[in-house]
Amino acid sequence: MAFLFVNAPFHLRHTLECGQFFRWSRRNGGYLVHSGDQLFEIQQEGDRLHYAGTTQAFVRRFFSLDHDVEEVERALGGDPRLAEALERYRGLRLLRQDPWECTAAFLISMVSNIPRITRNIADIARACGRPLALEGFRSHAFPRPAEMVDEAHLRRLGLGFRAKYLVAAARLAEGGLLGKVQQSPYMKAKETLMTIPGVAEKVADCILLFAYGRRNAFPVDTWIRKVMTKMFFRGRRTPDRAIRAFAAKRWGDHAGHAQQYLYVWSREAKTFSDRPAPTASPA
DNA sequence: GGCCAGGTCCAAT
DNA sequence: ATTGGACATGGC
Repeated sequence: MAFLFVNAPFHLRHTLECGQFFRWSRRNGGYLVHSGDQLFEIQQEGDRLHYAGTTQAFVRRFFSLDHDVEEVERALGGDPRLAEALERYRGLRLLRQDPWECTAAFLISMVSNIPRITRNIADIARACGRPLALEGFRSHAFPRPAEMVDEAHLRRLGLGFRAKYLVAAARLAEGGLLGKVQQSPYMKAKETLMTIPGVAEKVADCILLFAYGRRNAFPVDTWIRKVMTKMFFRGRRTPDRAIRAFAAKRWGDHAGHAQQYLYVWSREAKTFSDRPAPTASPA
């Protein structure tokens, strides 16, 4: 196994498990990670990152290891409303995922839940993706757009109404739409993504944040809506547009990072409060 | 067994 | 400009 040093706060578990990415599994105290056509193992020991199956360049880029998180912490650290989340999830990085896979993943995510999203993505890879192997472990790449154009097949895999969106997105990706996104400034990039059927504000912001490193993107989903209205709008129903505007004003270019801290933090709180420890069932 | 889910689209105010 | 229902399937 090769390794590299990380010289700023980095926390592999928080980064992989915070909900921005779906193709990971725990393995031998580390992780098995799929991204696009990459399949690799990775493990953190303090400031050392051990990895096998990919290159150092890929690891650095995928995990945003060269991103200046000190600046993020300076920018967000002064906000008392974020203090608890920042402390608990210190080292959480925003990934640079494969744009097509990320687009598909967040189309799949709509009105779903993480276990199902994870399963849907794995099923699509198994059914449509090119075979991969790592140290004898056999698996599949996430299919390229051209390999994902059979709507009926996707429906049989349990994608439901999302199947038609995936196929439409695949065709547009084939036409080079995602490359155009890369070149455009935030507003234009978002507009371009939103020409994909099934991609509106929320999914577009997820793609920009988790694949393109646009850290000002602020996806407003049901969790963020809940935590934001509670924190900043006295619990009053507030249009998503107003929530985004508020986040942009308060956190500027780092709003997306704030979003991910709040997302994982609010879900953890909910998980604990909603699920009392199992009690012994009556005999 | 229902209720509801990392939303989006469309139609009806 | 805002609001409500449909959309497919499955997690809990």
